[in-house]
Amino acid sequence: MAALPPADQHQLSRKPSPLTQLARGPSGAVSGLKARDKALRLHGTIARKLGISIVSGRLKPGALLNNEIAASEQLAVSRTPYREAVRILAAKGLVDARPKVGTRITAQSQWNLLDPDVLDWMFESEPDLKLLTSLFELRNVVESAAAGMAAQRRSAAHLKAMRAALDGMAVHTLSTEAGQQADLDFHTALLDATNNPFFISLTNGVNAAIRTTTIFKQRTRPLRRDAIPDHERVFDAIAARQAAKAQRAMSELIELARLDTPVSKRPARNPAG
Amino acid sequence: MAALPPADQHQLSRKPSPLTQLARGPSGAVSGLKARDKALRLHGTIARKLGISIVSGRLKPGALLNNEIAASEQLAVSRTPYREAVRILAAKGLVDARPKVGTRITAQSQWNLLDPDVLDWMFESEPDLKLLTSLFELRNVVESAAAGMAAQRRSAAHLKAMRAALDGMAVHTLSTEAGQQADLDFHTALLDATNNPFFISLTNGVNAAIRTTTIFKQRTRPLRRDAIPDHERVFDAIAARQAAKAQRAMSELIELARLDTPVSKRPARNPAG
DNA sequence: ATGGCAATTTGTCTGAGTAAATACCGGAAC
DNA sequence: GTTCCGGTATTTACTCAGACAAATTGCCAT
Repeated sequence: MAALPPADQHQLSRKPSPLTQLARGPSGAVSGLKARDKALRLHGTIARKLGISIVSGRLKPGALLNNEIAASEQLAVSRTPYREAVRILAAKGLVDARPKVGTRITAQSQWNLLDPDVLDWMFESEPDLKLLTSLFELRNVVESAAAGMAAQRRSAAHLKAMRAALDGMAVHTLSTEAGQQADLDFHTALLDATNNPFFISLTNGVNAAIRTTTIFKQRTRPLRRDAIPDHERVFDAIAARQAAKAQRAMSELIELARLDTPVSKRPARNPAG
Repeated sequence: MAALPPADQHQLSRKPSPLTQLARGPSGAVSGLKARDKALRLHGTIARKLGISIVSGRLKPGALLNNEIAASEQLAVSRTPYREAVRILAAKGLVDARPKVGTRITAQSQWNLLDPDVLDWMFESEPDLKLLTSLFELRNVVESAAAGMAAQRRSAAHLKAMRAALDGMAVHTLSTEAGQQADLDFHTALLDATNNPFFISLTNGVNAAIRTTTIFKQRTRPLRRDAIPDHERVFDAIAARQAAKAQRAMSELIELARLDTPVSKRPARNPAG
């Protein structure tokens, strides 16, 4: 009777051991690119697991999680790490825990969608096209403006860092990890030049998230287009302190990046049949 | 000896009681506007306390917190809520906890500056002018773009909601709580019209934070300028589906709001004389 | 240099007890 | 009879306490 929690069937086995095995993600092989790789503990693992269930829609807003005792023993962990996981989710606005009522999944409008972890979780389960489009839309607005600001405020040091990053991209190409890092360095240096910590904070998370999809992109098919010239145009405008031109160039760069991003294979979540 | 943590001298008294008294913020009188008023527990109280210390600069990036046992008994609480507080801070990127090394305050570039709680904490301790300017800069970029998008995508329902909010502003004026709420409703409806969840998530938090400073503004001096006409201009442009005009109008609105925002009393250190 | 060992710190477990918030129920007032 | 009020019961998250495990650093001996 009663609340009928969404009840992740999961639960693994009951034995006192199995928790560790699901723990540290794709440990052995694949990963190694994500800077966010710091060997999650139990609480982090659980938060991630629940977080993905929530942002992917498997657990719906308004629904109640099982109570602490039930939920934690379903996951075969003690209450301590489970509670800490809930704290993490609550800190990101995904759930709301209160005595007597339980832990409820909040409305999407409450979520901190720009939190790096939340973004990461969204892209974990093949985000639909609509969401990706929305994210690129934001990125276009913010980072174009950032380019304009950078053109006005950049120092010689900023310029030098961007030049170095561009050279790195040229040398390694975007299909290598080093090349991707150089690309990220370029954007970081640009953001740095805006001298606005909010822009930096915002774009950091967004770019990291998009980068993970870029990895998929590189795996599935080669880049249709060489990104270097677009970056060079942005650089030139910033070097020349031409704000409007820098803004336009960045906008084009991002639009092209969006077009090169693969459409999600699974737009929604239900059809499957 | 050894690491010499920054060691909040604080500690309150040692007795087993004092924790509750510092708990629920300015409970009695002043507050009552903030929707985020849900009676913090111990972990939330501690997270807030530490969070403010961090974002205000009293605890500096790179510094180590005391270890769990010492820190928790300094605060006169058990390890459980202290650990949960650290989890909250870690979820927002403010600290990084790892075995054997301790809990370290991360570099500012790692912080989720746009997290509503973090913003709230920043404005708790008289943010300096530079920060406020940066935040308005971001808001201008984002919300102007949002206005442009809204002009293209708004439905009749969106328009109706915005109209109602504007009427509410006119009736109650911005010096009342109802008027402030109507103002917020206007922006919320506009954001809703963009149909972009990221814009909504981002601006929600930012506006809420700025609103708290607006309260101060209203207390210290009357509005220098009537905000209604500015809002009307935005509304008209959106109603007419004129994106560029809506964007410009919103940009002006925000710029004027910025000018009406009081300069922090304590920008850095200098006297008022 | 390299390997293992020890120390420190966070992480996890257990079980008990507290506090908050809802739902329920009985009684009083209308 | 109905409605409203206040207390009580129950459910749930929250806090406490203390022990043990795991991880990582740095030292030390080889």
